[in-house]
Order: sequence, then structure tokens, then C-alpha cells
Amino acid sequence: MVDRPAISKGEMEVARALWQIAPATVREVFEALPAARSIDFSTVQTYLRRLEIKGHAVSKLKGRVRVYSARTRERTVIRETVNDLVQRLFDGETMPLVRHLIEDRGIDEASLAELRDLIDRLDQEGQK
Amino acid sequence: MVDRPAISKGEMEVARALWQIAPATVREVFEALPAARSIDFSTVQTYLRRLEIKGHAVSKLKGRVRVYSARTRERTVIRETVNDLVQRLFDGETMPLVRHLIEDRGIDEASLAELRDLIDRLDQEGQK
DNA sequence: ATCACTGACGTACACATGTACGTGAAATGC
DNA sequence: GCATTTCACGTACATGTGTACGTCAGTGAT
Repeated sequence: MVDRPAISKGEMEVARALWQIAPATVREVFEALPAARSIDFSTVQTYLRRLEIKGHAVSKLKGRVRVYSARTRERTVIRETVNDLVQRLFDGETMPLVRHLIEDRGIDEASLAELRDLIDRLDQEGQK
Repeated sequence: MVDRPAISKGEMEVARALWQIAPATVREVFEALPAARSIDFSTVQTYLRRLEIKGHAVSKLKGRVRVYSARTRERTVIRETVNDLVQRLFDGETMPLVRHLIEDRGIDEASLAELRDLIDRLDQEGQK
């Protein structure tokens, strides 16, 4: 638990792109962002800089360009972000959110089947 | 979809207290907050004021004190907040988050059973 | 060599957010 | 009826966040 500063919404978009393709230059990250996302190159640069300051990325100059790598794993950040949400919205209880996702957002047949398998598997483990 | 400004983390704490006990005065909300949360009375006042500006609450002077009520339902705000998270972290896909919650955070026996029921129920509905 | 391009880096700037203080008026304890 | 408490309300202020511009220095094309 190094407790790095939280990643903001904007930074998160960039961080996700970085996780996908790191190590990568600013331009590569910029181009990896969803096309729909209209954002300036220098804005991406700023986000990467801030991610580094926050300890979520590292960079190194390779010749004339700066190459960024992730320093925290996506899984970790997701965990922390979700934990935070669950804490703030559901007093730390997991189930209410699971319920909300399944009932309120709805899931399709395939997912339902997958979920069933998942439960079976956990049940097995629980038995042992 | 009136698209009100998003509720910030701090505001959310207060909003949740308000949902619980509204209509309520600032002091009542203040006292309804988790004891662990050390926060000034006037800070709560500010949050309530901002919630009203953002359209999530309404207030009315009752004599000398201002009484706040929620204007958006908790369910709605939860939905929007979760939608936003799912969008930003999982490209709008529900299942990855469900998986994360179940696998990564872990759920107990009872919840597992509840989940099974939930799935059965949805399966039934799907059949029809 | 020169021009257009690209990138790093510093800087900016408005708006959001967390947090709270000060002032003045009303209510309450004694 | 005076001191104390309690509020509403205006205001503040540091920090975070979204977004981007300007400058200067390499780089590649002509």
C-alpha cells in the first residue's frame, strides 16, 4: 500500500492506453486513444507527466523522445478505484453493487452462463 | 436525462446521509455522518449548498433553519456513477466488473447463494 | 542550408473540490 | 436581560483537474 495519489478521470484514459501499449512514446499513447476522444497531443503529454509525478508511470528519454512505462499495474489501480467506489457508495459491501450491475444494468445470456460457471467454481472451492 | 453536474466524493458522503434522513437540517445531516468522519459543520453546509446548486437537493427555510431534501433519487445517482465507472474502466462492459467484484474482492457463502437465486430468476425471465 | 515538422518542457488558466472561517442575527440558559 | 450557542450566508484559499499554448531544439525533406 504505497498509497499513491488517485488517478483522475482524464489521467485514467491515458493510463489505460499506456497499460495496453507500454512502453510507449507520447505520440503512441496519443494515437492509441479512442478516435472519438478529441484531445490535444499536449494534453496527453500533461497527463503522462502527471501520472509520473503521481508515481503511476516512469519515463526515460530515448534519444530525443520520452518513453513512458506503467509503474502500477492496471489490476491494482482497478482494485483501488473499485474499492473506493464500493466504500463510498455501498459502505464497503460488495453485493449491493453486484446486484445493481446485474439487475439494473442487465446482462445477456452468455454472461449469465459465465456467471453461473463462476459461481459453481467458487462453490466448489468453498466446499473443500 | 437532465444531466446534472456530477457529485464529487465529498458531496457524495453528505448526499448519502441526506438520502437516509431527508428532509433534514444541516445539523441533522452533520450528525448522521459516520462518526469516524471528522468534518466541520460548515463544510457539510457547503456541500449541501453545492448539492443544491447542482440540482441534487432542494432546501427551504423553516423558520430560522434551512431544511434540505433530496431532489435526485439515490438509485439514479448510483446508476450514473456506476455507469461512469464502467465506462471509464471497462469500456462500458458490465461483466468485467462483475468478475472483478466476485473474484478479486471475494464474496461469502450467503452472497453466493443469493447470487445463484438471482441468476435463476433472470434465467426464468429469459426463457419466457 | 533552409523550411516544415515534431517533441520536450515550462507555463497558463478557468473551473472544481475539500475544507473552513468570520459576521451578524436569532434562540436559549440562567 | 446578558452571555452563550446556533445558524445562515458570504467568502476564502490551497490544491486538483481538464485543457492547451508557446518556445526552443533536433530531424527529415528539398
